[in-house]
Amino acid sequence: MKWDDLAAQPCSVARTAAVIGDRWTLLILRDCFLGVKRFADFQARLGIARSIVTARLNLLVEEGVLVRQPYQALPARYEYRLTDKGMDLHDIVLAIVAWGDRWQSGPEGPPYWRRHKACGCDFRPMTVCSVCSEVVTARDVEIRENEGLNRPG
Amino acid sequence: MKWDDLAAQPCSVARTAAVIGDRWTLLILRDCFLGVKRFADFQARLGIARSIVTARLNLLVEEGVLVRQPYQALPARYEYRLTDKGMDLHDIVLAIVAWGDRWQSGPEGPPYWRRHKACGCDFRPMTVCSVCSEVVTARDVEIRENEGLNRPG
DNA sequence: CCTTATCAGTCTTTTTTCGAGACTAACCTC
DNA sequence: GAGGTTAGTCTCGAAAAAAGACTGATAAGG
Repeated sequence: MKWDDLAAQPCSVARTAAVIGDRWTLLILRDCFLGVKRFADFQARLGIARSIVTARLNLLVEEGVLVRQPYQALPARYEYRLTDKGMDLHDIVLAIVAWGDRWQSGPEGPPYWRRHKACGCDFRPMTVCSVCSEVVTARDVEIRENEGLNRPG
Repeated sequence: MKWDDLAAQPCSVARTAAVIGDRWTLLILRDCFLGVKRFADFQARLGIARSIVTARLNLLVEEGVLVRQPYQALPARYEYRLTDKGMDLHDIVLAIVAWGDRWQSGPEGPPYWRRHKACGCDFRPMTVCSVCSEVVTARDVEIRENEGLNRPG
């Protein structure tokens, strides 16, 4: 299977992986949520080749996660902003951060604290059911195929 | 920057990306949560070279996300099971699925339905604040550095 | 027995993609 | 017009992926 086939799979994980399933893309998104918008800033923060930054930003723009907007006309300069589709990736990034904080951070604690503006407290993100608002874990979920789809295998 | 440097960064996203920031790894995890445990099943479902499956499973075992357990002695056969650390990745997978369902699925709807056993309803996962239980979006979060860490840049 | 199948891999070879560093180009400041 | 800023592209060697043959232990079928 190739990259491009991934997006065609009838699987939301595969389709999402086709967009963000890449080390650098994930870190670019992290930086987007930290407020980074300009090419040079992404490149400097990641410390990777410009060509990679270009490729990843272009992919994210193609996928509608970022928009490339001019912020000055002469010389033409662009910045990359999250679209609504991109903003919606926040849950994924937050879940990744939470797992990393819990399992991958050393004795010095997590590298960032996150405060919920509404209640003013430092918080951990929790995943709950949209119907009953109870916390959901792997064991609480029953998965059923959507019969309308013809699935390979 | 290289793969190995990622894990050393004082950033939970980078550290998590070092574990799951890979197309195949993400799909392997999806299958784990669908109950897949054996090498041959992973390989068949993904349709990728065995050597890649081997490499990814080994990485996940090294990272403590999966354990390799014998399920029969003769001939020696092993299965891969999620550890607690692995089970905790469920929030990430669920967030990825939710985003894919919302933004990347066609008119035929999402490929799987998920039912919350406790309340018996099909649900969407929502991310809420652990303190006040309100829904958290990107705009609701204020990020602060952990001063105790000496950060590059 | 001899063949075929299962299961969990390893090894080899070819193809593709990555990624670092140099280079381009437009404009601005001094 | 020297030097800086910003946003890239180009080239090429290194790394990784894909395909598929091969291993090795065992069990099942005829």
